[in-house]
Amino acid sequence: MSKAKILYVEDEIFLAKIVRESLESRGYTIILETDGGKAVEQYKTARPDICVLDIMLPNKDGFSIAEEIRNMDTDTPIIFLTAKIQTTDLVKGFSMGGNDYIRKPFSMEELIVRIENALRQRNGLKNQSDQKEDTKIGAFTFNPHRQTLNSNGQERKLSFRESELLRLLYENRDRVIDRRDILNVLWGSDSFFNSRTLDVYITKLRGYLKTDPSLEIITVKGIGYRFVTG
Amino acid sequence: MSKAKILYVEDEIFLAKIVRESLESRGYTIILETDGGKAVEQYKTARPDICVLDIMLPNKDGFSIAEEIRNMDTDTPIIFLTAKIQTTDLVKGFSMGGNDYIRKPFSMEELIVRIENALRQRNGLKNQSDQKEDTKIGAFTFNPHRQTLNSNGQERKLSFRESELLRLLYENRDRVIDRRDILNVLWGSDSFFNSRTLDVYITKLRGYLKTDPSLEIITVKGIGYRFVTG
DNA sequence: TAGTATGCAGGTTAAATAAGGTTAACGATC
DNA sequence: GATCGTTAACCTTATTTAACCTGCATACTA
Repeated sequence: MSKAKILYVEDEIFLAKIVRESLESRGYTIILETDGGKAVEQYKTARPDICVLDIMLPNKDGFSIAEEIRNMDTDTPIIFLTAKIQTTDLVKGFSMGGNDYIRKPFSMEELIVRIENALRQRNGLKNQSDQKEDTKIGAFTFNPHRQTLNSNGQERKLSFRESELLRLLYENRDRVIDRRDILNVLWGSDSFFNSRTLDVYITKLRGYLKTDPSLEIITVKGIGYRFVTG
Repeated sequence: MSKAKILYVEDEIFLAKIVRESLESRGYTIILETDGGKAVEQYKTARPDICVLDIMLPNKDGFSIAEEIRNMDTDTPIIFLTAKIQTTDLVKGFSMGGNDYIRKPFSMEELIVRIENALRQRNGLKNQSDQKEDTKIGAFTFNPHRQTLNSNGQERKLSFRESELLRLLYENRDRVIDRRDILNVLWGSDSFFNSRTLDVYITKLRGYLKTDPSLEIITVKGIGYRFVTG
């Protein structure tokens, strides 16, 4: 997938600049807008592939912007940035319908993972034959949907966590993924409690993958991991 | 079924906006009203297909609104949103005759399932004969209305719970459904009592479906299930 | 400056716990 | 007296926690 154009509406200028630079360094094109009132106009002229909207904005809040965008276009994904209000149980069901929510504060990797997810989903909708397809990883065939890992006839059932971790590593292969981002995405927080748990799962995956020496989960000490494939 | 028009009466603005946005992103049309006193008027002009009423509202509570709506129209479904504390007896009294209720905090998934259920029931009343359609699930033909599951000539009668669970799984296939949502929708609460009961039904369905290996009810531990179809 | 301590980050393994699966038995209901 | 739904007892497995180990980086010391 070629890198996407993102409309990013955010009024905290300092944060906005960091996020923008970080996204740009990864090849995305960013249209940054700080004024909620001008966001829709920006949308019309720029026609982005995806929108990232802060909810609390001057002049017009993120929801209202989303509404107007939805009137023009029903399937551009929208990611909302919310302050850590008591969204409690609600948030769970949200990542459907082209929309997603991220709670502030968030990490860049987390945002990027969500963006990639949203784009993949939308593209999946476009050509029906999506998601369910097998992914070749070295000598293995990985089906994240069925949570299976095949290698010359042998099928191994993966647990949910194993499968999600492998998927995350694979989707960000050949690039360093921050430990904290993995923890945030898979476990919802990065306290050092579950930090040990992640190590355990890395060990498990290494065990599963070791029959193909071209695959390696490399430790980047103090930062995270890099999944090297072939 | 084409997507429905929903009257949603809720005074917590932040919650209201999230719910509204999320429902809209799924294709429903939402009329949002924050003032209980104006809800009935909104009902008259908008003629929604279904109403979702918070019970605690300024100026006029949800029950009173429901009563007035019932005087005009006996079969528009009404879903009440209640705080956990509010006596269930009172709520239960109202939950007959096309009404339903959800305890706050709820998840979007649960709300959506309830809405779909309510609409389906009402449509079932309108023309008895529609529902009859069979659903193809892998090698099986499932008729949720007659509660039957056919596979090459063999017919198996399903019990009510079996049938409803299979329907719920199927309608949310290829997506993780939260255990609690299933329990709330099928059993009305998610205390760990009936939690075991759900397991039993999952086992039963797995047994019925196992002749087609392309069908699988995958456990997502700590969260719920995903029904994978071919 | 070589050699040595110290401390952190992570790896590994095993044990503990929690979640769910299975089966059978019990009542209720029709 | 079947059928259905629930409960209970017992089993299995995923996930977390804990204990202990390794290796590297930094700092310290002779």
